[in-house]
Amino acid sequence: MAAVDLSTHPGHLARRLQQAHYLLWNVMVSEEITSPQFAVLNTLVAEPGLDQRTVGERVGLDRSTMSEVITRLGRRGLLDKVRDPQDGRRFLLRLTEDGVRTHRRLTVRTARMNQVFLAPLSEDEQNLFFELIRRVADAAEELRSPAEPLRQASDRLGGAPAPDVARHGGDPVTS
Amino acid sequence: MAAVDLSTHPGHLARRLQQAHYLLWNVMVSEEITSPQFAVLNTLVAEPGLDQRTVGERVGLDRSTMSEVITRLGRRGLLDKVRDPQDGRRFLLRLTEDGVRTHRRLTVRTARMNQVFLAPLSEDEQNLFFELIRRVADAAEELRSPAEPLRQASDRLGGAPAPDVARHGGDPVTS
DNA sequence: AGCAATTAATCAGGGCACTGAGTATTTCAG
DNA sequence: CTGAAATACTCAGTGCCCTGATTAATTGCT
Repeated sequence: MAAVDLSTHPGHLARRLQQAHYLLWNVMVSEEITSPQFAVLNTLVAEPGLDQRTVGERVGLDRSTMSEVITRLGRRGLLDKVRDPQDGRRFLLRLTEDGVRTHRRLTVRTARMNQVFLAPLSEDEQNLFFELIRRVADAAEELRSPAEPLRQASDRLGGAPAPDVARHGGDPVTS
Repeated sequence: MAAVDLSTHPGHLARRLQQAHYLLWNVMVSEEITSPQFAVLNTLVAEPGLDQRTVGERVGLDRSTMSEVITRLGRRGLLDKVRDPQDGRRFLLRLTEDGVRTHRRLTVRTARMNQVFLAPLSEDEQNLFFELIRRVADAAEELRSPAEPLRQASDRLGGAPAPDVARHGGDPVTS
């Protein structure tokens, strides 16, 4: 009893949406290059010579994942990674010829895929779809790295949750 | 040049939305139990004794992931897994006392989290948000497992993509 | 009854995503 | 100028997510 309707849970919907996208991407765009990898290529087409951290910031990939993705793209010969002579901590990234070519080809396919993916929505609904998701994602992002880092996120959100695997014995239900 | 605006790419938005959700979940709901794990608990509260495959179908987890998730939940003592006496291929799943308690506790926290997560949208917008995502996800799901499995997905979608890591030399850009 | 096809679950392998720890380099304070 | 703090990146560990292959059990066909 007391089960919940997951179709009103944004997290569950977000996961399902991403799964659906993943599948369609594999069929219609590429089985080799993933969507996050394409995002990295796309950023470096616009701004060659960025360092890893900045690219990660642009596309929403954390430092660790970024590191892996860069390794994979480098292994495929799609980008070069050279140490910044000005700052030996950074690696500067730049697409190879193949990287640029691959980006161009995938851009076309991605556009086709997006059309199929969004086909169930009218043009107006598509714009609404973008806007609503963007607003929710941006707001949550805000919670994490506030413009004025005065209080911690946990302050605003009511503190970290207590451990939730019930210890046998005590631990009366909270609500 | 020719870089694309990712903020109109549903896949990119879906990924960012899920990341945002992941973060908030960790802060506001649980660091131990993940959102997919909660989905499994929730399904088993409603329908105890289901087998793995069916639960996976209900919550949108494939067989492999399901297997892992069940192992983790079992390790935590939140569910029991017994062979179906009627059909020795199946494992029947059932929450333990702790499993039920944990589900109840997380239900409350999840509701709070969803409120915070969706706070940037008005009530009407929230419903629209659900509906639009659901329609897109359902439609994509349809493409994968059509009601009448007469044609393959690749027929309807224009065929699998050619390999896309450019071989040096040939391979003129498609468009 | 007996064997092929189907089905449930697992395993191997690749990729995304996060945290926390560790290394190298740069910056900054005294 | 020197040592502490900050920064860029990597690594280890956990979990989700998918595909293709494998194993065990059942079903169905002849």
